[in-house]
Amino acid sequence: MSPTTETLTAERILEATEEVLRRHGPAKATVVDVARALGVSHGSVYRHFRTKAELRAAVTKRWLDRTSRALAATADDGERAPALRLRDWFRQLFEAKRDKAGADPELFATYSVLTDENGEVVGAHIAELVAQLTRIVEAGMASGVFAPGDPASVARALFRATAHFHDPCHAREWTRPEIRDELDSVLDLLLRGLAA
Amino acid sequence: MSPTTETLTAERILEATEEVLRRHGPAKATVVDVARALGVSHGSVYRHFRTKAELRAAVTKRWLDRTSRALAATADDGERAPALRLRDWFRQLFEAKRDKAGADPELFATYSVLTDENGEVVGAHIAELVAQLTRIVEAGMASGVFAPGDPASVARALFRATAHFHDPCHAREWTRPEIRDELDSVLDLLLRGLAA
DNA sequence: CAAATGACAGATATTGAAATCTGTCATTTG
DNA sequence: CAAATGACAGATTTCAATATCTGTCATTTG
Repeated sequence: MSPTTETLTAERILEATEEVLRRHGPAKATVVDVARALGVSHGSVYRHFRTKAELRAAVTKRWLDRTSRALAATADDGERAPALRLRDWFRQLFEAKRDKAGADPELFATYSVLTDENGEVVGAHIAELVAQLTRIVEAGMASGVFAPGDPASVARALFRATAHFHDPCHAREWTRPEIRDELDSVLDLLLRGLAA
Repeated sequence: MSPTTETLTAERILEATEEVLRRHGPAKATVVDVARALGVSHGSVYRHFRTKAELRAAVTKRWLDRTSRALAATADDGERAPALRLRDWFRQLFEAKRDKAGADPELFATYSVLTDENGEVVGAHIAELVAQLTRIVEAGMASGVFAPGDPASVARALFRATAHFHDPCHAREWTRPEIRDELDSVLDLLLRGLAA
């Protein structure tokens, strides 16, 4: 039952892959490295993931899912007013991204490369985030505090309008001290636009 | 007075540099190429631009200035209502970018590399665009159709909220057919938020 | 017999020597 | 004498040989 004799599972391979990516970076992380880290032959890794691309996509999905899960709690907190939930949800999303980018820039760069090469996985992640937003917008429209409309397309507009504060291609901007105020300005404008 | 005997000016060097960048791309365009295109020695180019980086920055500025100049006409058209001007200004900005990206993707990629390496020039360009927006917002607030506030910070919020539709890092999205509707959704929300 | 191995072919990455480029400046040109 | 040149040193890029990696599969292992 020691780690080295544990059976080889997809989960263990994903953990090892994350570690190898963290250590070597996205350009130098090889399947052979992952196998070496696990003490198995690289052929065994290919029993669980058909290609290196599939393995990297799975790691990317795992990483993105961690963020979605944390946000779902805020999105679905029926106790709080939709306007407050919306503001907090965007702040939480922004802070999560900014902190990751700031705390370990190399790791963030690694995941930026991974997201760039896995458009499908990122698309599903964005769809999930917009679905969470849609639930908040629906609640607001149902209770009459938001103007009526199509919740899904409003949710999408909200997500687009805040791209500057969550899309990794804007990460360089996130260290500017005024950025927090700018997010609040944008949210003020959007929430005014949303109000009934 | 034939082109080859004309005196060597900064302007002629910039034209030749654009042409070399168009032909060879940003990675392979050299100062020697530019000199060759002009039929002079590369030493002569260095009489007008201290470094290759300065030359590339000047080309970048020229390119960005062409966009600013086209938009200024819309921004300062006092005949039209601020809300209409604002909507048109953003549509014009979006269409200019999307058309450039679509018509000649290689050239667009070239200029994306140039803007990435010339943060200062891009910063000045963005400041100019936000200044144009500020003038529209001021007009709207002065006439009472926009809610009162600080025009400059509202203008900045508008620019941030539309990043998805003008920042080159989102260029891949601009070929999706729904993008035009998404821009309109965002502008609807923002204009509602702006209204008095 | 399911899981793991490792040799293999073709694709990709690394490396170091050679070629080219950047930026300077003493000299030439008109 | 202002403008242009071209040789030069050091930095960067190219290119081809070499090494490593990816993905497969016949064979081995527990």
